[in-house]
This record gives sequence, structure tokens and C-alpha cells, in this order.
Amino acid sequence: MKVKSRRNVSAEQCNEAMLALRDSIEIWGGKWKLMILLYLTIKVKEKNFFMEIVRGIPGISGKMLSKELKDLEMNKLVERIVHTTAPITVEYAITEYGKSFVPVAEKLLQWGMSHRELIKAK
Amino acid sequence: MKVKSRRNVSAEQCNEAMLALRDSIEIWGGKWKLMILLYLTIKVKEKNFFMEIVRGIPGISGKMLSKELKDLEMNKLVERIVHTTAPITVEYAITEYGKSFVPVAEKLLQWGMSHRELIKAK
DNA sequence: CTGGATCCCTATGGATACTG
DNA sequence: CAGTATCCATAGGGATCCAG
Repeated sequence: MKVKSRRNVSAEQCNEAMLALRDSIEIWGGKWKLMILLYLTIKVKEKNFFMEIVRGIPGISGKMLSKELKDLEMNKLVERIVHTTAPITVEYAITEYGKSFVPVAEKLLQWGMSHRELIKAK
Repeated sequence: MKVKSRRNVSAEQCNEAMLALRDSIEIWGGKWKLMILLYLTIKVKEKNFFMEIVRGIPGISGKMLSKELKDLEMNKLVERIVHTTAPITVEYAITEYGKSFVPVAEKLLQWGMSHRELIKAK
């Protein structure tokens, strides 16, 4: 659906668009999910172990990361890979489906970048 | 900045990207701001008066709309236009700067749409 | 109509300790 | 290390009433 600024769009069209937007917000909303996606995409380290991610995302707590990863996993956006080492380590990776959101996150990131430029300038 | 899946990106690059992403999240995050943007963009009615918006966005309360609009106005994303009728009415419109986010919201919306299709299909 | 003030309940999320 | 459980403080947000 193309969102254009025009007059008297039907309320149904508007509602459909709102539902779609709400879905994205529900899935990716909150403080951390996009950051997690970004971290897993950029992949600073070779493997994304739980503690690496905690250290890699400034401010996130283990509890939060655990919860957010569980949400993302439920939506098939992130994959959980258990390594049966001793002690056990767990690696996380984006799924193919999760990757479908990367271009969107990139747009968000770009807007944020130019916004930062603007703020810095004044 | 282009986000690519590659190995050993510097931590600084990662942090810069995270800050930009965090900015977008802080400005547009939460349950309502994107819905408000969408509503003001699609413009179901001729003029976007306060009460029209409350009625147009399912579930939002007056208190919330008031607060969110104030935030958006502070960031120069939305403009407040007072009509000195009796009783007073207030119209809201997206600014040019606010419009710069529309393509991003559109991406989000599109992802949400295809996600809905997927859910419906199974 | 616009939108602030108040009351109140719940979800969010931090710190810490604990288990496998 | 990975994750869960507990405790606790605070923010989010609904309902309602009121004033300009």
C-alpha cells in the first residue's frame, strides 16, 4: 500500500494501514528489539553468544535480553543455537525471515543519522 | 551507513549505528506516534482537529494524544494550528520535516502488511 | 472543543541471588 | 555461561472531572 497525502481516503483503507503498522510496532516495538536485530546483523564478533550481546548493547540487562530474544524467537525472527560445551553456551542468529526486516531497520537508522546531523549542526 | 552482514566490524561503527537507531526509536517509539503520523498523512478528513484524531485512531485516549502531539511538536514534526472559533478548535498537520519520515513509516507498514499475509496464510 | 489535573492500577524493568 | 525467580521502584496509561 502506498501512503499518499490526499483527501477523503476511505476509513477502511486507513484502518487496514493502521493494523499493518500496529503489527510492525508490536513485533519490533520497545527499546531493544531493533538494537538486537542491528547487533546480530552487524555481527561484531564471530559468534553471538548471550553474554557477548549483553556486553555489545549498551544498557541492556540479561533479563531484558532474555525476554526480548524469546519474543523474537517466537516470531521466527531469531534462531537459538545451543552448543553443548561445558559450560553450555548459546548462540543467536537472525533467520532468513528476520533478515527481511533489515532494509526497514536501515531506513530507520538512516533517518536517525540525518536527524543527529541536524541536531549537531544547530 | 549501509548495514551489511560481515565479520569484525569495529565496535565504534556499531556504536554509531546504535546511537542513530536509538534516536529514531526515542522519537518515534511507543504505541502511538507512528499511528498519529499515518493518520495525519492519510488525512481521512479535510482538517485534523483534535477530536477527529482521537476518533480516528482506535484505542487512543485524549490524554495520550495530547501528550504525544506535544512531543512531536517539540521535535518540529507536527504543527499546531489554533482556530479562534467559539469554541476554540485546534488543527494538527505534519511539517515538512515530519514528512521526511513518511517513507520510513511506509516501509514499516509494508513489512507489517506482508507479515499479516503470512499469518493469515497458515 | 481542547487539554490539564487527579486518582489509581498495572506493566516495565532494574538489582540481586540462585540453579543447571 | 545461560537463564530464572524474587523483590521492588517507577513509568505508562486508563477513567474521570474540570477549566478556558
